[in-house]
Amino acid sequence: MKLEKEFYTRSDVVLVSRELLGKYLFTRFEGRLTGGIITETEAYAGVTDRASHAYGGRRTKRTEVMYSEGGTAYVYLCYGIHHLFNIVTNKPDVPHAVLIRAVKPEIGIETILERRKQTVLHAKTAGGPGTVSQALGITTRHTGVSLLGNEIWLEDRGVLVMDDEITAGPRIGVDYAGKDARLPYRFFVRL
DNA sequence: CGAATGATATACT
DNA sequence: GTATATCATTCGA
Repeated sequence: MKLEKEFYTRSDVVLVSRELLGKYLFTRFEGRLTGGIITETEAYAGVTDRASHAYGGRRTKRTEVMYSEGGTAYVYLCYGIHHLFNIVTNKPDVPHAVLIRAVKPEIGIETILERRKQTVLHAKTAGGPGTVSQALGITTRHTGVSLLGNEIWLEDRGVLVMDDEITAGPRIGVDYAGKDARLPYRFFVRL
Protein backbone atom coordinates (compact mmCIF):
# COMPACT_ATOMS: atom_id res chain seq x y z
CA MET A 1 0.00 0.00 0.00
CA LYS A 2 1.06 3.56 -0.68
CA LEU A 3 2.61 5.44 2.21
CA GLU A 4 0.31 8.18 3.51
CA LYS A 5 1.08 11.73 4.47
CA GLU A 6 1.19 10.76 8.15
CA PHE A 7 4.27 8.64 7.51
CA TYR A 8 6.23 11.67 6.32
CA THR A 9 4.98 14.37 8.65
CA ARG A 10 6.28 12.76 11.85
CA SER A 11 8.80 14.79 13.77
CA ASP A 12 11.72 12.37 13.96
CA VAL A 13 13.53 12.47 10.61
CA VAL A 14 16.08 9.90 11.78
CA LEU A 15 13.29 7.45 12.58
CA VAL A 16 11.60 8.03 9.21
CA SER A 17 14.94 7.55 7.52
CA ARG A 18 15.43 4.21 9.22
CA GLU A 19 11.89 3.06 8.48
CA LEU A 20 12.27 3.82 4.77
CA LEU A 21 14.57 0.81 4.48
CA GLY A 22 12.66 -2.03 2.84
CA LYS A 23 10.00 0.30 1.40
CA TYR A 24 9.46 0.52 -2.36
CA LEU A 25 10.14 3.67 -4.35
CA PHE A 26 8.21 4.01 -7.61
CA THR A 27 8.13 6.49 -10.46
CA ARG A 28 5.84 6.64 -13.46
CA PHE A 29 6.91 9.02 -16.20
CA GLU A 30 5.57 8.86 -19.74
CA GLY A 31 3.65 5.72 -18.86
CA ARG A 32 6.77 3.82 -17.81
CA LEU A 33 6.67 2.33 -14.33
CA THR A 34 9.95 1.74 -12.53
CA GLY A 35 10.69 0.96 -8.90
CA GLY A 36 12.72 -0.91 -6.35
CA ILE A 37 13.44 -1.51 -2.68
CA ILE A 38 15.18 1.22 -0.74
CA THR A 39 18.36 -0.17 0.78
CA GLU A 40 20.23 2.92 1.94
CA THR A 41 19.16 6.32 3.32
CA GLU A 42 20.59 9.32 5.10
CA ALA A 43 18.82 11.77 7.39
CA TYR A 44 19.38 15.51 7.16
CA ALA A 45 18.17 17.23 10.31
CA GLY A 46 17.57 20.75 9.05
CA VAL A 47 18.62 23.79 11.02
CA THR A 48 20.75 21.94 13.57
CA ASP A 49 22.70 19.90 11.02
CA ARG A 50 25.76 21.44 9.40
CA ALA A 51 25.56 18.94 6.56
CA SER A 52 22.07 20.09 5.59
CA HIS A 53 21.43 22.73 2.96
CA ALA A 54 19.01 24.30 5.42
CA TYR A 55 21.54 24.55 8.26
CA GLY A 56 20.90 27.55 10.50
CA GLY A 57 17.56 28.17 8.83
CA ARG A 58 19.04 29.09 5.47
CA ARG A 59 16.23 29.63 3.04
CA THR A 60 16.88 30.15 -0.64
CA LYS A 61 15.15 29.42 -3.89
CA ARG A 62 16.76 25.99 -3.98
CA THR A 63 16.06 24.99 -0.37
CA GLU A 64 12.60 26.52 -0.27
CA VAL A 65 10.97 23.16 -1.01
CA MET A 66 12.56 21.67 2.12
CA TYR A 67 10.29 23.93 4.14
CA SER A 68 7.23 22.29 2.62
CA GLU A 69 5.12 19.74 4.44
CA GLY A 70 6.48 16.19 4.70
CA GLY A 71 5.80 14.04 1.65
CA THR A 72 7.36 16.32 -0.94
CA ALA A 73 10.25 15.52 -3.28
CA TYR A 74 13.43 17.63 -3.06
CA VAL A 75 15.67 17.07 -6.04
CA TYR A 76 18.77 19.06 -6.80
CA LEU A 77 21.84 18.90 -8.97
CA CYS A 78 25.11 17.96 -7.33
CA TYR A 79 28.58 18.23 -8.85
CA GLY A 80 26.95 19.52 -12.01
CA ILE A 81 26.13 15.98 -13.07
CA HIS A 82 24.01 14.13 -10.59
CA HIS A 83 20.40 14.57 -9.59
CA LEU A 84 19.97 13.69 -5.94
CA PHE A 85 16.53 12.63 -4.73
CA ASN A 86 15.37 13.50 -1.21
CA ILE A 87 12.13 13.09 0.69
CA VAL A 88 11.03 16.08 2.73
CA THR A 89 9.70 15.15 6.17
CA ASN A 90 8.11 16.86 9.16
CA LYS A 91 5.74 19.82 9.28
CA PRO A 92 5.82 22.95 7.14
CA ASP A 93 8.72 25.29 8.05
CA VAL A 94 10.79 22.41 9.49
CA PRO A 95 13.33 21.66 6.72
CA HIS A 96 14.07 18.02 7.40
CA ALA A 97 14.80 15.58 4.58
CA VAL A 98 15.95 12.04 3.84
CA LEU A 99 18.37 11.34 1.01
CA ILE A 100 17.76 8.10 -0.86
CA ARG A 101 21.25 6.72 -1.41
CA ALA A 102 20.56 3.29 -2.89
CA VAL A 103 17.73 1.23 -4.33
CA LYS A 104 17.57 -2.35 -5.48
CA PRO A 105 15.70 -2.32 -8.83
CA GLU A 106 12.74 -4.69 -9.13
CA ILE A 107 10.10 -3.20 -11.41
CA GLY A 108 10.71 -1.94 -14.93
CA ILE A 109 14.23 -3.33 -15.13
CA GLU A 110 14.40 -2.84 -18.89
CA THR A 111 13.58 0.84 -18.64
CA ILE A 112 16.07 1.23 -15.81
CA LEU A 113 18.87 -0.41 -17.77
CA GLU A 114 18.05 1.70 -20.80
CA ARG A 115 18.26 4.90 -18.73
CA ARG A 116 21.52 3.75 -17.18
CA LYS A 117 22.89 2.65 -20.56
CA GLN A 118 23.58 -0.82 -19.23
CA THR A 119 22.65 -4.27 -20.48
CA VAL A 120 22.69 -6.27 -17.27
CA LEU A 121 21.70 -5.45 -13.72
CA HIS A 122 24.62 -5.12 -11.35
CA ALA A 123 25.33 -3.75 -7.92
CA LYS A 124 26.05 -0.28 -9.25
CA THR A 125 22.86 0.06 -11.29
CA ALA A 126 21.19 2.08 -8.55
CA GLY A 127 23.81 1.84 -5.80
CA GLY A 128 24.41 5.53 -5.23
CA PRO A 129 22.29 8.67 -4.86
CA GLY A 130 23.06 9.89 -8.36
CA THR A 131 22.45 6.56 -10.03
CA VAL A 132 19.17 5.99 -8.18
CA SER A 133 17.76 9.15 -9.71
CA GLN A 134 19.07 8.28 -13.14
CA ALA A 135 17.67 4.75 -12.97
CA LEU A 136 14.22 5.99 -11.99
CA GLY A 137 14.26 8.95 -14.36
CA ILE A 138 14.16 11.59 -11.62
CA THR A 139 15.60 15.00 -12.44
CA THR A 140 15.57 18.46 -10.87
CA ARG A 141 12.31 19.09 -12.74
CA HIS A 142 10.64 16.92 -10.14
CA THR A 143 11.60 19.00 -7.13
CA GLY A 144 8.45 20.01 -5.27
CA VAL A 145 6.40 17.08 -6.58
CA SER A 146 4.09 15.51 -3.99
CA LEU A 147 4.83 11.89 -3.07
CA LEU A 148 1.10 11.36 -2.62
CA GLY A 149 0.49 11.82 -6.35
CA ASN A 150 0.93 9.45 -9.27
CA GLU A 151 4.38 10.41 -10.62
CA ILE A 152 6.62 9.56 -7.67
CA TRP A 153 5.47 7.64 -4.61
CA LEU A 154 6.43 5.05 -2.01
CA GLU A 155 4.79 1.79 -1.05
CA ASP A 156 4.96 -0.62 1.84
CA ARG A 157 4.82 -4.10 0.37
CA GLY A 158 5.22 -5.90 3.65
CA VAL A 159 8.98 -6.34 3.49
CA LEU A 160 10.07 -6.61 7.08
CA VAL A 161 13.50 -5.31 8.04
CA MET A 162 14.82 -6.38 11.40
CA ASP A 163 16.82 -4.06 13.60
CA ASP A 164 19.81 -6.38 13.50
CA GLU A 165 19.82 -6.28 9.69
CA ILE A 166 20.28 -2.52 9.71
CA THR A 167 23.66 -0.87 9.92
CA ALA A 168 23.96 2.76 11.02
CA GLY A 169 27.05 4.81 10.33
CA PRO A 170 28.40 8.23 9.43
CA ARG A 171 27.15 9.90 6.29
CA ILE A 172 29.06 9.95 3.02
CA GLY A 173 30.61 12.96 1.34
CA VAL A 174 29.88 15.49 4.06
CA ASP A 175 33.36 15.99 5.51
CA TYR A 176 32.84 19.74 5.33
CA ALA A 177 30.21 19.47 8.08
CA GLY A 178 32.68 19.25 10.97
CA LYS A 179 31.49 17.14 13.87
CA ASP A 180 28.04 16.71 12.32
CA ALA A 181 29.71 14.67 9.58
CA ARG A 182 30.21 11.87 12.07
CA LEU A 183 26.60 11.61 13.25
CA PRO A 184 25.23 8.08 12.62
CA TYR A 185 22.51 9.32 10.26
CA ARG A 186 23.19 6.84 7.49
CA PHE A 187 21.25 3.59 7.42
CA PHE A 188 21.62 0.63 5.12
CA VAL A 189 20.55 -2.97 4.87
CA ARG A 190 22.05 -5.87 2.97
CA LEU A 191 19.56 -7.81 0.88
C1' DC B 1 43.26 8.14 -7.94
C1' DG B 2 41.49 12.10 -10.50
C1' DA B 3 38.82 14.59 -13.96
C1' DA B 4 34.28 15.94 -15.44
C1' DT B 5 30.51 19.41 -15.13
C1' DG B 6 26.88 23.12 -14.17
C1' DA B 7 23.55 25.12 -10.93
C1' DT B 8 23.75 27.78 -6.92
C1' DA B 9 25.20 30.87 -3.23
C1' DT B 10 27.90 34.55 -2.11
C1' DA B 11 30.76 38.33 -2.75
C1' DC B 12 32.02 41.55 -5.34
C1' DT B 13 31.70 45.91 -9.19
C1' DG C 1 24.74 42.30 -13.14
C1' DT C 2 29.03 39.63 -13.20
C1' DA C 3 32.63 36.59 -11.08
C1' DT C 4 34.16 32.64 -8.67
C1' DA C 5 34.30 28.92 -5.28
C1' DT C 6 31.88 25.07 -3.94
C1' DC C 7 29.58 20.96 -3.97
C1' DA C 8 24.79 15.28 -0.02
C1' DT C 9 29.13 12.02 -6.95
C1' DT C 10 30.37 8.87 -10.65
C1' DC C 11 33.19 6.47 -13.87
C1' DG C 12 37.15 4.92 -15.98
C1' DA C 13 42.11 4.09 -15.67
